[in-house]
Amino acid sequence: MPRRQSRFTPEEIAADRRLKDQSPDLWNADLGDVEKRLLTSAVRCFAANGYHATTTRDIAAGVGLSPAALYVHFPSKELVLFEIMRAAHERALACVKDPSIEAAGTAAERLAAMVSRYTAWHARHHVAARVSQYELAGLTPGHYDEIIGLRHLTNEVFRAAVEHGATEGAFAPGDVNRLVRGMLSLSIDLVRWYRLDGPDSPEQLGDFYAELALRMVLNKGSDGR
Amino acid sequence: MPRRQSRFTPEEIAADRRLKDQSPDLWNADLGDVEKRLLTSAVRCFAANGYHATTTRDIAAGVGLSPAALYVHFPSKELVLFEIMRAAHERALACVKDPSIEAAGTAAERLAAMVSRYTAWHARHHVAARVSQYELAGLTPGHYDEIIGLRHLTNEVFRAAVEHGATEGAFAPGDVNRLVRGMLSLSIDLVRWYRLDGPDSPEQLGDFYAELALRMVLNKGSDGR
DNA sequence: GTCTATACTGCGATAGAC
DNA sequence: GTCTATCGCAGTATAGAC
Repeated sequence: MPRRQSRFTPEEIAADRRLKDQSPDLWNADLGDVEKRLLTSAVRCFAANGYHATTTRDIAAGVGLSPAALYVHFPSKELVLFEIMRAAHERALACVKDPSIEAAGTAAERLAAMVSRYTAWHARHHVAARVSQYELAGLTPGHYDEIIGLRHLTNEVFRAAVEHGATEGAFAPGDVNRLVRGMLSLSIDLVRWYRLDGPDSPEQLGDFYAELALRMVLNKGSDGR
Repeated sequence: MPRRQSRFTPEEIAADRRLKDQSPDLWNADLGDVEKRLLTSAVRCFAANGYHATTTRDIAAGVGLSPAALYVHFPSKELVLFEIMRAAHERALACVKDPSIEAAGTAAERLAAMVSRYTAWHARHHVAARVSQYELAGLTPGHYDEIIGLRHLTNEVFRAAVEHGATEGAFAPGDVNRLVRGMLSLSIDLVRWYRLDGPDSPEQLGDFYAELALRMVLNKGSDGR
């Protein structure tokens, strides 16, 4: 009897390889190689089965280690989750705070660039993003607050962009909070259904949702009925 | 020492009362009173902490019973989850298959009615809807397939409404699948953030999202740039 | 139909050898 | 830094009295 067997089917191993390929730089650069591989394994497990249904044995087995080895690199399972959620929220926020967006032309172009990039990030990293959106309840109160803070920062960036276009007169008058909720729902809810092998690339979906966001704020919908 | 103490704070008890008030008819009529109260307790626990983090003790304690009593009414914790998800998906589907919508006038009016009602249902029942949207991974394969079937039926109803408006010429040409994804994301993602004590009633939010859905399909957004 | 008590299982985390 | 072995505990579900 072999000492250890893979718990994964060929399909799962292939999915793991795609996940690794798509997120080589998701993790903090000062982490070691084993840490990064543990985080990637944890992302896959948490996304597939949820945080509480995932065992430390699952995470460690995903990189060929014993369960005890995980505790050399992370003090607890919860901190593995927190590291994933912190990295994902920071990367997504960086997408919309990019200085190249600030330099863009009109208010509509800036908003479209933000929605497009924010959407494409969630699509490309939909596995990690699903964890970061759905597993808040697994965090300790302090870590929970920290993630909520990052979400508020993101919301404020979108809010400022919509408000700017409205006061400038580029967008039709409307309830800014509701509009921001709506466009964030487009960008975020895709983690529930998006697949990289579907009909749209992350960038194509980003461009489409940017167009929908503009239709929301330019407000030429049912006015002409 | 008292025989049993409430595990809940006054705020939680008040929240429970609100939950009961808002969902008296969520459950199948042929269920007994204890079954319904157990389901309502389970909804609250699953929504707050997730299916796997909730224990059968939590669910039973929510209605003042011992953990063993749950198994008189349900054969397993998983079947409690399945009953919740089946009821929620069937009720939400019934909202958009309502014959009164079929009778409505134009394609735009029918689509608006569907989005408005589907959104309002998710908002009013946002606690149960959060469970029904986020806890798929807790189901056994057979039950999972059954819920996925109900989701496909719902998607098809929206798809038919958008397609009908497009072939009729009432809506601008566009990718029907993408548009349906977008409007369903609006209606569903609200379970992540909606609160009944927020600024919008379920019906107000429904009307607003119906308006956004029309802006998406009437497509007068960036064409006039 | 509800209770108390508990069987059985499996998890998070640690001890200590190498 | 990794392993094997295991501790302590919590979870689902059941047994059997009332």
